[in-house]
Amino acid sequence: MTREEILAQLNPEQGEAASTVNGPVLVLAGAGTGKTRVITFRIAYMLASGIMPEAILGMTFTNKAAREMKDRLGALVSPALAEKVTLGTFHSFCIRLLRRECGKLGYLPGFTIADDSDQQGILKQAAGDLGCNYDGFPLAEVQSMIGRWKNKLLDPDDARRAAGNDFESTAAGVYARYQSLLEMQNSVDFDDMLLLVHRLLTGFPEVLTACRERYRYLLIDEYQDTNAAQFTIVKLLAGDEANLCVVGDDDQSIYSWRGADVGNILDFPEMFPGAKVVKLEQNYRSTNAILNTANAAIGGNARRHDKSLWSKLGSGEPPKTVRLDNAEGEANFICGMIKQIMTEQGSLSYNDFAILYRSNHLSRQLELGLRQSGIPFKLVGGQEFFKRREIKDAVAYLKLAINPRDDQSLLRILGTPPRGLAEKAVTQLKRGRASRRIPMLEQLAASEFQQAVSAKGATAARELADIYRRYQPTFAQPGGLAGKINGFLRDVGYLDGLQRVYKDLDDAMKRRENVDEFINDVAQYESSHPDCTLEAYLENYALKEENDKVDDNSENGEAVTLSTVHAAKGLEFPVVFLVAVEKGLFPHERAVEEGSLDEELRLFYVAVTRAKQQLYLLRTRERMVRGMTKPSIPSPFLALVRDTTEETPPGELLKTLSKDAMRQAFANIFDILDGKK
DNA sequence: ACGACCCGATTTTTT
DNA sequence: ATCGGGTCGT
Repeated sequence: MTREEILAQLNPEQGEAASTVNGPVLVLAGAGTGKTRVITFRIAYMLASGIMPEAILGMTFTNKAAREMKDRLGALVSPALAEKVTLGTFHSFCIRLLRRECGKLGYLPGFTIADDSDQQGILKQAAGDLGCNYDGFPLAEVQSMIGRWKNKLLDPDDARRAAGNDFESTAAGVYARYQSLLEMQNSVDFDDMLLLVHRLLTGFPEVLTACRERYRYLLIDEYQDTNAAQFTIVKLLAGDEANLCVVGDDDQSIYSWRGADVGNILDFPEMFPGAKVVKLEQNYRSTNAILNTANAAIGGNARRHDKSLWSKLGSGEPPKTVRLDNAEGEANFICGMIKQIMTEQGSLSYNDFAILYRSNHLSRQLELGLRQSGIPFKLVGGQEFFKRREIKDAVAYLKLAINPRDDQSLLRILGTPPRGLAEKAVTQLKRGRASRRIPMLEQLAASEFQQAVSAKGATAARELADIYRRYQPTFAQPGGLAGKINGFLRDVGYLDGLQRVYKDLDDAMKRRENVDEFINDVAQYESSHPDCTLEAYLENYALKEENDKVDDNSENGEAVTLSTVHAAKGLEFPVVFLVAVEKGLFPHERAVEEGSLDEELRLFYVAVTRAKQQLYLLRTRERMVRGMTKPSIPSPFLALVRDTTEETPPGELLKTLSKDAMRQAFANIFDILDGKK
């Protein structure tokens, strides 16, 4: 494709964004304005201009986005050419660099990635070591503080200096201890990946130079979600030449609570002087009725790049605001509407509907209703397969095989299944680790440990250590991974142990099936990555986003989507129901307390802009919250969109009572007659 | 080592 | 309401 052919397929603004290859460019891409299209066409344009694919680095936040971009670019140019462009998540880019250069920072090859539960474990110990793990010590809060510090590139000393009160000083102390425990285990957490790459780029000029020479053209997706560390890394990589294109939408910044800084996108023109700013305002997704509502909502925010979405898709139906009696009524209304709309418009399928909510617990009642109505649904980010205990245990076994210093994994597997190694053993291991820094796995066979535990425990510990020793060369070799893992988990007693751990036979069977499923996942990964090592698989595993980890044995047919608003970002549906648009729930009361109302409003904006044709904003008369039924108050957001929406009684929308609604109604009547209500 | 019981928290979660 | 963690008794 020539450059002219590429530009012919874009609107003028998109074309400008795609063809301004040199210098800094900020693309403000409103919801549904063809952001991914611009990025892929821009890369195609660069390639058509003779730029080497190896010189292009594109960074996204999710694997899904990276995959989609690669696929679409592949279709546009050729898969082989697309393959040569570096397209990945921030974290995958960082980890690749770290694998190569970790020695410079004092890490051993084979370092493992500490996940959330590893973090919690280490944190607990860190707090305990400092004697501040008293009852009610807010570990979770410290955990997020450490995350925020790391995202701002502050090391423990910086944090201590920055601490403004006693609690922050204490937390900084815990941070220091946490960090040294983590490093001792040759382990990095998610935030470390960015922090360490930053350290690499600033502390080792040759690394920075090599990166800059290779990646002459940078592209950052979802720029509104970058944090300080990511911004700094981008700035370093961009250098003075700054062939940097960032794409994002400040109105869709909904992750500031995770350290994302909207300021990065708001202040881009100041940070990169001479930046060209391109606004994409033509929306290809929604009707104008929906966009009017979206514009009205987001107009309530002050600090933002001004933009206003419009589309050529006609005026459409105004979004409806509907009040139901309670959560059950809400669910039934939705089910009835889905069936009715599908009957009226034969072209729609279950896939075309989404039910969105602010917080996860609101999905329960909806699931119930959908199940009763026989409507298939998929729950985005629900109970994830890979979060299940038996899977995490299996992974811990494997992590320890790659990184023998991973105490956290060892502690996790030590008593699973029970092998006579419990509290006493743990105390001994911690002592040995603290006093003589001997990795726990190494201690198992040492005489000191052997003498400290029961005879049974001592034998088990020796065997455990022995199996790990035996398997070390096996796992160092690539290939045949699924088989090796199966054999290893068997030899180490994990597979047979499941029956002892999970007493209930059905439960044990289920867990066993899940582990088998996990091994299938390995096999599947292997089929696309021949000769991959355990290390490579585990890395891929750790960097998977939760949505990739969804249990795939759900019906593969069509289904209504149930999702939080956060998880629905980037998706679109002809028909969207947003439930519980009520005070205290949306905006969430906690957000109100914290004064982050503007982010809640952006979240509301994200919800509204998911809809292509029909949008229903639902609320109830009363709702059960934490076991108590309380009258509901409409969300203040509804006032913002009053002029662009229509308040409609449910009976006016739901023409015929569905069979289920009928059954429900009769059941209610009988309940009343029976005196149950 | 394990189960019973109590207490407390309980937004969102791209990696 | 519900889940997870912690404690305590067996």
